[in-house]
Amino acid sequence: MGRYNPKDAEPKWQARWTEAGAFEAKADANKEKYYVLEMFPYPSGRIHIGHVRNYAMGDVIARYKKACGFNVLHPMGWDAFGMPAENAAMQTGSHPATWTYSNIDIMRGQLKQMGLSIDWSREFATCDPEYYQHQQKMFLDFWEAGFAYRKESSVNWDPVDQTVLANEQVIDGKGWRSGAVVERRKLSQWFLKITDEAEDLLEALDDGRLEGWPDNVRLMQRNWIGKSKGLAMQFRFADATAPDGFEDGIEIFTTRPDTLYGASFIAIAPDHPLAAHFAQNDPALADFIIDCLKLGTSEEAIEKAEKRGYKLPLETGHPFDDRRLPIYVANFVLMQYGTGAIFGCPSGDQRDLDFARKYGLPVPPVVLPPDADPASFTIEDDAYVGPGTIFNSGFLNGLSTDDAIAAAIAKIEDMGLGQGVTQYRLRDWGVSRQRYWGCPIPAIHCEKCGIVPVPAKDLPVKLPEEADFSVPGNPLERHPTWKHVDCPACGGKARRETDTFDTFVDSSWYFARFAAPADDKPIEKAAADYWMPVDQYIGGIEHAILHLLYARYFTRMMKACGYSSVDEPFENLFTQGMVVHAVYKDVDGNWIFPEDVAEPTEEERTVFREKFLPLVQAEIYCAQETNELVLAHQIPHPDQSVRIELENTFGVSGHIGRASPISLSPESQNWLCTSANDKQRQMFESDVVPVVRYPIEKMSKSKKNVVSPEAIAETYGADAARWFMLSDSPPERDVEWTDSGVEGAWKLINRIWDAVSPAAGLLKAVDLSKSGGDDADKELRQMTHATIAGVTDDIDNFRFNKAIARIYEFMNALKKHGSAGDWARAEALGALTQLAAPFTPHLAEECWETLGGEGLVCDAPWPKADPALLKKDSVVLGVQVNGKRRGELEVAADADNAAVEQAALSDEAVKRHIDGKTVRKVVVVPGRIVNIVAT
RNA sequence: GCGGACGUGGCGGAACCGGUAGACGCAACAGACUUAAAAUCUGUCGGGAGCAAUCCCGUGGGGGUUCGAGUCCCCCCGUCCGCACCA
Repeated sequence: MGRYNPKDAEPKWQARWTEAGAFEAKADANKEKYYVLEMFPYPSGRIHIGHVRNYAMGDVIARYKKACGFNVLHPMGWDAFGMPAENAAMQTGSHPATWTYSNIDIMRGQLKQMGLSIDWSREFATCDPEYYQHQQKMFLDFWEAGFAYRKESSVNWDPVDQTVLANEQVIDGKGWRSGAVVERRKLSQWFLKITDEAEDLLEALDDGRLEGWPDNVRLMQRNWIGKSKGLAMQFRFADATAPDGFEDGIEIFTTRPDTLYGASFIAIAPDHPLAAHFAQNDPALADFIIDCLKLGTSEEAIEKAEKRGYKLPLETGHPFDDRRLPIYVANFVLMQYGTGAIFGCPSGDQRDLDFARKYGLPVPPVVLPPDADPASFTIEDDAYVGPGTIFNSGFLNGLSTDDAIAAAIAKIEDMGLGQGVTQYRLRDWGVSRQRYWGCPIPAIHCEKCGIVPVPAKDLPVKLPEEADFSVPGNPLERHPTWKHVDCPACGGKARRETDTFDTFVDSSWYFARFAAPADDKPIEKAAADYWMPVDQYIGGIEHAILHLLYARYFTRMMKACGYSSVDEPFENLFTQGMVVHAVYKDVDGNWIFPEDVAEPTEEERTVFREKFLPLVQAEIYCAQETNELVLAHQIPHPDQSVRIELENTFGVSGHIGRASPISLSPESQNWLCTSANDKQRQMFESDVVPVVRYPIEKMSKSKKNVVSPEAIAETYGADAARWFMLSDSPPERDVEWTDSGVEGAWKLINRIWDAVSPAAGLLKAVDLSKSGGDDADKELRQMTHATIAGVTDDIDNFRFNKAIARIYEFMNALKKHGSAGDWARAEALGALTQLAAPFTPHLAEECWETLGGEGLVCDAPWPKADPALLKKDSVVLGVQVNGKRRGELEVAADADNAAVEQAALSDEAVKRHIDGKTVRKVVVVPGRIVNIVAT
């Protein structure tokens, strides 16, 4: 018997599958379909081990469902627009398209090597004009249907690079490249009206349409949509001092009108019109506002910032009494939520409390917690946000918080100061991006006609091939010719929209395009009606909100415009964990592939210290204004943790970047990269350059979990890589790669082969369709059928790690029953091969062929467990005395409770423990446990 | 800061609806085979006490509910994901 050789077997079976067209999907109304889709990858360069895990999971499902008789669609494509290609263009001068398509070629090859059951004939990339032209067509329809509009919104503006920055490009409020302090700037941009669907998007989370989704994702979406009922009301200015245009006072929104008596100030957003009004004549306020806007646009940065305010020279009255409330411009109030103004109730909101303490404002308590004493209850450091009884609140006194909300709204409505409203946290979807590498938005700006759509006959609006990426900013905007176009309405001179779509638009409908990827309409309705919705969607939890919500919204727009018939795109959702391992960046802050990084030898370390270190230190100088040490080509480095590691690695003392105390980590090591670029080669006079390693998880520091799926596949085969990725960790949890684990997978592959290969032809030699098998082999047969039932159940529930553990147990049982008869062994080995097939498909084909199975194992029907063989005759129960396990009891599976109780009480160990005590109670849980309570 | 998750041996993890904690794998150790190594096979493997039978402790920490808690509740600590222009 020969050793299993994946290097021969894997390409061989991949070729057979292709020849047989085994995974090419054809719509067939007579067959029940099953659409398996993993979130498509961004072509970053190479397949990451995390991709392998993701696609291996989908592949298990796809192969399993095919074996179960479904007509399976399992396609693959590329989420190919995005910033990395443009950044690469800026760095290396290669065109984004060249970079992207060459990455796709590499990654396609790597994925094919993994033996995935993908219908490659449906492949496309979102940057193909053949794809994005349809996106443009749909957008025209959405626009016509009133789903798209333009409005002003804020962007991060880098004043030095003269460009819009993504949130991730803003580090500590500064531009990643220029280091300049970022400003918030308004631009007129395209939006899609996702808020129109807020209610339906929310309802579907609970009405059964998304039953196949995990609860936590539904909860996250519910919170994100953030429906709240509240009160929008006017606070009138005291003393009739209303500035021009603000005669009605300030409109605020609150979800807690029950706490109106607890109000001690009004706060408005820095970009609120009233703030702008006062800033005109108050330079200090203007400075304060500019300062607030320097936080950038990310909600996270705004919320984390220290709460600050600037008092305006006017006050409001209070609707219910004669109090006067100061008005502040406050950095934590968001203009885009509610009305951009709030009333502060410090006793009931931690933010408001912090603010009130800082500015010495009163803190009247108005909600009395259930067991508190109204005479002595005060707020100290913590606001009380829970339910309770209203007090110190005039006509609301004695009401519960809920009743008081209703009463306060009714009163304000009576007074004509406002009304109860439903509010959503969800904002409309801004789809404009000021970048080159995206789908052009098909609009034309004409001075006479305004903004007009590009006529459908003129689609696609293709990106210009030539573009200048040498400087930051939007290459479309400064392209010499591309944007100049005649107005389709009046024929006069006009200019193209130079914004491109957010890449979330590309990924919001690709799943529908897969139904008929070559069709000349965006979506071929018959095909889409057959294949949609996706039966099983698989992707990372990091997409729980944005991508999944946008795709759900897009599906609604597509239905409204007649493109498809489904309500929801994804019937079942599974969110897998990530594969974590250390990340590397070179001294310029560029990502380095783990496989290009090696731990240096002692000699290399010496060279590093003596040769590289002085070079790097020469690049360090003292930043003048802050007196901090900064790496010259690193000001500021985009990532604080890298800055810290740089310091540790290169031995710089003091602070790097913005002042924050650095904790030196003694484990810090110097890592070397073997793929230096020209600039680095020159700088270091070496092909080997230092890189900075920082672990995603602290625990992984000691582990050299640097890994390339390709290398694994070369050494052990794709099956071993797939098997290991699914074996140890539960799929929804993060996993860390270890080298030793894959060797275990490789061992198992050989064990399966060693079990099967001596039994060559066994499936031909016995007839499994007729009953057979000796009574002596019952134990093996029970194990075979228990394994079939268990693995099936585990796959159905995405418990791949458990399915794999069962296969290991089955292997152990097979060894124990090595002398069983041919019939039972044929049954066992056949089942083993089929159960392993979704995980290790190449090995399974090889085994199937050896055993003499009919056709390809990927076409063979899934084995069925015989219920008669799943029943156990006897069970072993644990026996507890006062909750502590004291013994074990084997009883017939159908023994009655009284008999079990008697047996338990007569157990020697039990007798010892109840000796001298009185038995008070005996709890018998059939099939599980006996607990004797004795005192 | 807000929202969501997670935390179990040396390691990855298992434990169904609250019912024998540690399945299965990795690593380690001991033995067999071998001139030797690798591979393979057999066995041991949470901590402590004991010759042993056996007993005590143990699921991030602290409380609680229960005949019984890794699992449920409250508080705390730590890690990860998302926060609308990363994809």
